[in-house]
Amino acid sequence: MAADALSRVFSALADPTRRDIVARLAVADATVNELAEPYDVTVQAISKHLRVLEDAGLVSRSREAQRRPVHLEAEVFDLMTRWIERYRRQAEERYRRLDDVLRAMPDDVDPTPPAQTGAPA
Amino acid sequence: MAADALSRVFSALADPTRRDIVARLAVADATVNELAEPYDVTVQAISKHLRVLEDAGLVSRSREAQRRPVHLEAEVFDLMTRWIERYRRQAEERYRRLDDVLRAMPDDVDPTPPAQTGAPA
DNA sequence: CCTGTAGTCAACCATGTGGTTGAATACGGT
DNA sequence: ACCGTATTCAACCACATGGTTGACTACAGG
Repeated sequence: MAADALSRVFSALADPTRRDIVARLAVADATVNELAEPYDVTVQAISKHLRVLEDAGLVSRSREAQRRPVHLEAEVFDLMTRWIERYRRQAEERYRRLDDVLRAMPDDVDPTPPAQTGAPA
Repeated sequence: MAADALSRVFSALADPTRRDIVARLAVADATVNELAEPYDVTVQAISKHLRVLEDAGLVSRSREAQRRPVHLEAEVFDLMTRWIERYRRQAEERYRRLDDVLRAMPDDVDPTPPAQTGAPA
C-alpha cells in the first residue's frame, strides 16, 4: 500500500472489472448496487473495487440518502498520459537521433556524453 | 493472472521500479546488470521485473554474446493512451452535456428517471 | 579446458489482493 | 418506532507478487 499516486492509478486500472466500471462511469454516475449488477460477484467485492478506484483518485463518492453515487474523476487520467507521453516521446526522439547518427557519421560534435568511441586521445 | 494485454501493461507499470526502468530504457538500451545497478535489490529481482515488462510487450530482449540488451518497445503505450483517451473524452463530453442540462433547468423538481430531454410542456 | 561474467531458473518467504460470508451501520418510508 | 434497502466493515481464504538465496546455463577469453 501507500504507494505513490501514479502506482495507485496504474494498479487500479490493471483490473478488467475496475476498467469496466470506469468505462461505465464515463457514461453516467451510478450507485454501488447498479455497478455490481452486471458482474457475478458480490456487491462487497465491487465496494472494494470502488475503494481502490477512489484511493487512486479515479472516482469520488458522495452521500445522497443511503445511496453513494459514484462519480468518475477524469483528471487523474492526465497524470498517466503525461507520464506515458513523456517517455514515448523520449523513445521516439532517441530513435530519430540514432537514425541521424547512422545517416551522418561525421567527425561528430555530438553532445551525447557516453560517446566513448575508441577515439584517439 | 491479468490475462488481457491492457491489464498486463497497466499492471507492469504499476510498479515504481519498473516505471523507472522504462524511463531509463527510453534513454538507451541497457543490459540486465546495468539496469540492476542503481537499485539495492538483487539482479534476479530485476530479471523478474524485466520478464513482467516483456510479457506486457513493453520491452524486448535480444541475444548478443552472453549479454541480453533490453530494448523499450514504445508502441504498447498507444494501447493505453487509446483506452484512456477514449473514456476521458467520453467523461468530458458527458460533463459538457450535464452542464447544458443544469443550465436549462427551469426550477427544480428533479426527475429520478434518466435523461428526459428537458421537454418543458 | 577452465574460469569469470551475464543472466535465468527454482524454491522459498512475506505480504498484497480479489473473492467470500456474515454482521454492522445509515437512512427513507410507512 | 420499525423495517427494508444500500453500503460498508471484519474475518477469512486462495493465490499472485516482489523479494531473497543458491544452483544452473551460456558464452568469451586466457
